[in-house]
Amino acid sequence: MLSKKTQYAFRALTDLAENYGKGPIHICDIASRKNIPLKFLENILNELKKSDFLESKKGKGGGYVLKHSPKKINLAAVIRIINGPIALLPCVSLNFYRRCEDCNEENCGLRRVMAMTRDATLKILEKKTLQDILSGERLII
Amino acid sequence: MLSKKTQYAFRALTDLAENYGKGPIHICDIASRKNIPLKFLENILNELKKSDFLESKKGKGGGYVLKHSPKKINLAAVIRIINGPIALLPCVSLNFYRRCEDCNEENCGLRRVMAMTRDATLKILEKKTLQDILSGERLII
DNA sequence: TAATATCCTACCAAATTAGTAGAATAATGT
DNA sequence: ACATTATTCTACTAATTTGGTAGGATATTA
Repeated sequence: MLSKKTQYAFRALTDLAENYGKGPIHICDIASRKNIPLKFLENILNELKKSDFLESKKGKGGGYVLKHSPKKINLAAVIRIINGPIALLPCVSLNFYRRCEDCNEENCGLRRVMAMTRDATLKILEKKTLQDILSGERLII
Repeated sequence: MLSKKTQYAFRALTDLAENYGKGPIHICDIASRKNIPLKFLENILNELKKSDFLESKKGKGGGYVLKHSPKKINLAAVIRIINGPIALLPCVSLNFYRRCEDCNEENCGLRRVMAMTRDATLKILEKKTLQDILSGERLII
C-alpha cells in the first residue's frame, strides 16, 4: 500500500496542477485546502523539489510551482520518490534492485511472476500523469 | 513490497508443494531446507493453516501438508493472508476496503488509476498458482 | 532592515515488522 | 500408562519504518 505520505504528495501535486500557471503557491494554502499537516508537507515538497518535480521561491510572493506540465509528470515517478519501489520484490525492482538471499534468480518462479506484475503495473503508472488524476478529467483507457 | 514474512511463506509453501503427496512434512525440515527462522515459521504455517491452506498433524509422523493441490492455490490468496491488501490504496481494495478521508470517491482520479492497477495486478496474481512458481516449471504467459 | 516564506537539522511517538521463549496440547509407539 | 515427538498458543522483545513536530537558518522582496 502507498504510505500516507505518498497520498499527501499526490494531493499536494494535484493542488499545484490545479493552480498551474498562476505563479508560486504557498505551502500553507496547499496544506489548508488539502488538509495536510503543514510541517509534514514541507518535508514532502522539499523532497519533490530535490527530485526536480517542483521549483520554489522564498520570501514574499514565494511558494511552489510545478517545474513541468502536469501532463509530463507520471505517477510511477512520484511513487518512486516518496514511497519507494513499485515492484513487490527487491529482486525485480528496476530502480531499487537488491538481490534476495537464498534465491537463484535465473530459476526462481516467484521472481518471474513478480516481474510480470511489475510490468503490468508500470504499464499503467508510467503512462498516467498528474493531468489524468485531476478531478475534472475523463479517464481514457 | 512484500514483507519478509510473505517471502518466507512462499518459500515454505513451495517446499510443501515440492513434497506434495509424501505425507506430513516436519516444520524443522522446511526451516532448514529453506533457511527460515524456525519459530517464525511456526507462526506463518499456523496462519496458513487457520486460513485453510494447510493441514497439520501433531506427534510422531506429524507435520504439515498442503490441503489442496499446488494448482489450486493462487498467489493473490497467499499474499492477502500473510501480507494484507494487494491494492495500492485502501479505498480500492476488494478485501480490505477502507474509505479514505477527504476524498470524494466517485470523482477521484487517483482512485480510478489505482483501481486499474489493482485489476492488472490481480489478473496475474489470481491466475498464477503455487505450481507455477515451482523452480522446474516453465512459465506460460 | 523588517517581513515573508522556504530550507534544514534534529528530534519524537506510534505502529509495524521480525523474531524469540516457553509452556500447553495432541498423537503415537512401547 | 508413559515417554517421545511435533504442533499450538500466549506473550514477550528488538529493530525498523511511518507520521509527525520544533525551531532556527537562509533567501527574497519591499
